[in-house]
Amino acid sequence: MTTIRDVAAHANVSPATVSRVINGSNEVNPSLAARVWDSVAVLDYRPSRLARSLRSQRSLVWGLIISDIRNPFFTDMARGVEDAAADMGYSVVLCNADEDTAKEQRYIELILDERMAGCIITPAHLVDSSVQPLLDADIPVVAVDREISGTATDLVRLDNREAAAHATRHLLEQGYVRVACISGPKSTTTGTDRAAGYLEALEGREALLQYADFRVEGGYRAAQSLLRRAEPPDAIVVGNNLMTIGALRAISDTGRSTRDFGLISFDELAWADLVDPALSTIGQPTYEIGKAAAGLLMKRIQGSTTPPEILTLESEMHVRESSIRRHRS
Amino acid sequence: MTTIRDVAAHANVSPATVSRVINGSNEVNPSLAARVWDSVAVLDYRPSRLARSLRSQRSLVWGLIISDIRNPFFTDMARGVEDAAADMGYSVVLCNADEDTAKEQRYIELILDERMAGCIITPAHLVDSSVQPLLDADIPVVAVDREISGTATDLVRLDNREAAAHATRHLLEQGYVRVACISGPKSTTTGTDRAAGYLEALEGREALLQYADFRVEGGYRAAQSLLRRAEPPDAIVVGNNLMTIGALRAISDTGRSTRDFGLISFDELAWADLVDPALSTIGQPTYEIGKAAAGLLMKRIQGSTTPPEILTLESEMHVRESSIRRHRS
DNA sequence: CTGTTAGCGCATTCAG
DNA sequence: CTGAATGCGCTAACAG
Repeated sequence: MTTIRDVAAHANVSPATVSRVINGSNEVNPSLAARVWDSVAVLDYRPSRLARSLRSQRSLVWGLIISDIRNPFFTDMARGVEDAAADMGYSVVLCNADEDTAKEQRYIELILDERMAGCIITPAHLVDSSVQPLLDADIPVVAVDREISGTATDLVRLDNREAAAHATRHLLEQGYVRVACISGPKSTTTGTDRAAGYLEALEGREALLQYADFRVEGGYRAAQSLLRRAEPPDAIVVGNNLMTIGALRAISDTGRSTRDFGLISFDELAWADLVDPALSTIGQPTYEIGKAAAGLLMKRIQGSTTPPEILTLESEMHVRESSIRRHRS
Repeated sequence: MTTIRDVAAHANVSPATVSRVINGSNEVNPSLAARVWDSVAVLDYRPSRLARSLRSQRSLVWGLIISDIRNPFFTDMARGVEDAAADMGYSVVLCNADEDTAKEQRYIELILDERMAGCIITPAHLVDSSVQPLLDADIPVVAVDREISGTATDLVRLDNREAAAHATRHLLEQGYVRVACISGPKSTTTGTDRAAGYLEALEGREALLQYADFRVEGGYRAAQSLLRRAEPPDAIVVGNNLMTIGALRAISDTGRSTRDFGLISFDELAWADLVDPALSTIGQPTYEIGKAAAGLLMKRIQGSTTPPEILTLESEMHVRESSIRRHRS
């Protein structure tokens, strides 16, 4: 690999001048600059970001820790983050925690050890997610989707309670009488907020609430346990896309059909309109969430010390067929 | 941030000794070592991977460039790569090229500039994917899923031709007479290989072949154009998961149903059994592909100079309902 | 405006 | 076995 000294020698200037030309950090005689650029091209010189970061004590990389790479919600969000980061000259290291606190911790250490510029994270769990080491090292953190207890970081979130309440009310208005809810883990704010919205909308009706794990398998088990009750529900609000797959499978396995069963799911599903009846969903502005998080992070990197900011974005209910009551006598 | 010198001062040894203790690179007096570890703990010291990489001229990071982060095939593969990398002490930077050669190129430069240890890539296009700069810089490259023309790198691939032929034959055996195929771009080997397998299995029958872009929209357009023909097909082999979504939508939009239309899709689909009829698929060992790629890369990093290796993994056909001919008179 | 000097944090000589 | 010295590639401070 050619180094800055090679370029300097080739252009007959000092390494410092090469550095100045490349970074535009200082006025340089145009003829010298031209010579430098020429040498850069001839030698195909690419500055080592390693050395640059070490010397300048500032990295151009962000860490983005997502809970589950198999969940489109997170990958779409990641695209929003990446695009925004690229616009500002940063690169993003995408880290998949797989809903596993230990993995998450390892990635936090990586971000620390690589002295990255900042971190955006969808915390696996409310309490265990210890981003404190990052904050201690002055690495700004933005939480997305789920809050972190105890640490005051910027946050981009959804109107989870309202959305869940809205969906529940919608089902009740449709005439479903026993509306159940499969929410996410109690250890996540998305889990508790969505459950709270559901309970609120019930207005005293009997609650059929299950906390599951945001994954296919958990959705299956939760739905199964609901459907096996003596008095099963006739509709469900499902707390995310993956659990909906599990719930649908359980519905089918217990000999039911969503034709005579109400269902509405959090998160948009690419195949929502391909099943019959088409699934009603609560769509989230995933890409925008990512963009917003990137914006907040950037402000912190630039030194902002204002109090933690909370951005709440709005979801949008897409009523298709699965939440419309029709085939009943 | 505490540095190695802080630790050295605290433990009353030289920085060199601290380094030796931490890296286990040399025998060190146990009592000294204990003191060092103690100081490391007390000061919460974490070595800078930046400085370490710069000094030792070897990084512990791989770049993984995938074509489309919204495609489960790639994210599942990424998990395989990550798990394998973690086992060997490496971290993975996941880069989403979005099927865009320019983005891909930017990531290749990032890998170069960060002097990463290696690169695993699913090339966006056969020709444009220029990984040559990486090879020139002695950064080993492993291609996955799609080959790169002109450059001799290790490769992990699927038996695409056989799989497509197998699926096509299956539909023909079921009694479908006009079997079509929507394959990927001509500029990818997966695209051409799958098309070739399809054509081979036709054994001279009329070919109804469309090359699309591996994305939902492309699948929709391709299917629509097939279905609008004077003599439309009665079955389709679809070249990947995303295009299948588009194809199903087109089938539905043209007033057809997969009930009387054969369909089999490449890639496993989480919701394959949730639609009616359940979709037949050609499952790929995605996770294993990632693991295998990681293994090949590791060998190169360790200095292997054997000729490029090509690993071909086998797919598995999952016959469900959509490829079974039944509802016909 | 430019070159020289110094040092980011660490690993690796080389002496002892 | 350990410490002192050196330098990875680069940028920032200081002279000139």
